[in-house]
Formats: sequence, C-alpha cells, structure tokens
Amino acid sequence: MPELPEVEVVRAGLQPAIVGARIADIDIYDERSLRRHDRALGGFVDLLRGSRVTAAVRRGKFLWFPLETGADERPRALVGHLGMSGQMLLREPGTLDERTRIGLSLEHPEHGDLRVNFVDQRIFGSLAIDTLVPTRDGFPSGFAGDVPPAALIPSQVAHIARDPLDPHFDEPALFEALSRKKVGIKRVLLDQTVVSGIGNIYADESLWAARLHFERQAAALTRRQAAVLLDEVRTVLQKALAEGGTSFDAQYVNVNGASGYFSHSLNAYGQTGKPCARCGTPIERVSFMNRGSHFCPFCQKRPRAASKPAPVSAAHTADRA
DNA sequence: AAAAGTACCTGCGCGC
DNA sequence: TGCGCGCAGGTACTTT
Repeated sequence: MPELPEVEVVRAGLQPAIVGARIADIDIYDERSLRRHDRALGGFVDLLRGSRVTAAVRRGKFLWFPLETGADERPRALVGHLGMSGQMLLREPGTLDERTRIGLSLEHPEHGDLRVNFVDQRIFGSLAIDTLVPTRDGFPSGFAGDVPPAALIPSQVAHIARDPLDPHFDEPALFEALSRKKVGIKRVLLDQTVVSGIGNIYADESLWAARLHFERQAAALTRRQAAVLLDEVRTVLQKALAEGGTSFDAQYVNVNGASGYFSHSLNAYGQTGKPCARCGTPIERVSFMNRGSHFCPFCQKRPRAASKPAPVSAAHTADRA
C-alpha cells in the first residue's frame, strides 16, 4: 500500500540511477503487469528498448520517466504505478527477485550497467508507455527532485489532481470540491481526482490528527475544519517522508510495499485496541468502503444522529421536472 | 451527475 | 496437517 511518501522514496532512490541511463533491454515475465499499457501505441518492449531516460517524476502515487524522443515524435514516458504491492528494485545486472514481473536492463554513462526489477505480488500495479500531454494548469507536472519537470504529463495521469505537497497544489479547488461533496470526508481524501497521494493509512492518520470522524460529510465541514485537515494531511505526509528518507540506502532502493511502509509512528491505522495517544480510549476499527477505518471513538465523534433524508414536501416534488 | 458497487489480484492467517 | 475462506485495498470501470 505505497502512498505518496513511499512512492517518493522509490522515485528519489531511482532518480540517480535511471536519469541519463539507456534502457538496453526489457524482460517481460508477466504480461498482466502491462495492464496500463495501451497497445494501440505499439508494443511496450519495442517502444522502450534503446530509449534514454531524461527524468524521474512523481505526482501523487504515480511515477513516470520521460524518454528522449526525436523532434518529429510525440513525447512519451515510461509510467509506473505500484498498486498495492509493487516495488521497483535497483539491482546488480542479472539479478532476479522473487515475483519480478518486468525486468529492465540499464546502461548508465557513469554508474555502468544496472538492473531495475518491477516486483509485484498482487499485480495491481503496472508499467506502461504513455504519451505526454500538456498539464491542465500549465505548471510543471509534478515532483522530480531539484529541478521542476516539464509541464507535460502522461495522458493516463492527467486526471489525477496534484498532491498536497506540490507547490502548485490548488487549495481553493480542494475547498470548493469539499463544499460540494455530500459523501464522508474519508471518501474525498481517497479520491485521487480531488487530492492525490493519500491512501487508507494516511487518510486514517490525518483524520485522527484533525479529530474528525471519517464519515463526517465533507460539505458539512467548516472552512476552518477543512483547513486544519489539509494542514494535518501535509504534516502526516511530510513526517512519513522524513522517516523514509533516513532509512533509505542511496545505492539500492528496497521499499517493501507489504511491510516496509513507515509504520513506527502511526496513531490510528492498525492500532485497533491500543490506547489513543491523546486520550487513552482504545482505537476502534470498522469497515468502510470495503476497507478498514481506524479511529478514536472519543476524539473523533461520529457525525450527529445519522441524518435520515428529510421528508420531501409536495412543493419540492413539484419543483423538479 | 454524483455516488455506490465491482473487478482485478495473491498470500497470509485463521478456524475447523 | 490441510483446506477453504476472509481480508488486505488502489484504480478503473460499470451500475444506480
């Protein structure tokens, strides 16, 4: 369940090894890991073999690596999503990890030959080649390290909102969206077209920090509550990022999607039965949206008395037609 | 049009 | 000891 911080650690780790490298060869061990690849563009291997990587970019949980293309060609990129259990492991040439679905053999002008193994137990993640299109807002497409990337984004990522750590994140648009949504706030946090990078773990953590119950209707939040929540989202993500950044080996990326996410400082997620760090009340877990939601029943009060839909008056009924 | 539901996947831990 | 089952959940697609 890699979320923004975990994906960023992968991006940052891959960047020095992959930018400037030529992808000399590609091994496909499992075609299902190409689910995101649109065959209409051409074969994944044919499009990728021999290409040089020019950057390592991330928006939310999506990663992409723009490729050098001729002036007469449409710009394209190698796109990756880790899904639930994906990893991109930097290895010595010839290394094969368990459950490697796709292997990339790289030639780097300084670091020599390298191998990147796309490992994915559950195959919710995938790699693809995709065309780059202009960003909707005209700003750099995401985060790419020291230098902002071009204002180009893979077509399949264009609908994904910027993440809350992006300098061009559209705050007013988020508050606008929140005020329109009649659904529970957690649904909105997980909606990558509204705000990206947040998954189940950091959604629970942010809501705990903001003292909000996950089923609070988004539109019912005051502007102040929404602002506090956004602030807590950023704090939670940045804290996880700082933790991940310190445990990461510059030479080899080894982020394990199943157990390697930054769990030492979780206050809600996976803490069922343990005392709330603020008030001592045991953390509860309930199923919501087909996934676990963890919260403190004292600090994060349920929305008031389950709003039964107001009786529709005859006058109202007549109105819509 | 918004919101809810479902498919896609595999490994693990559980109860029997 | 083995076997079936529920669960983990990000995204895209379908249905309501």
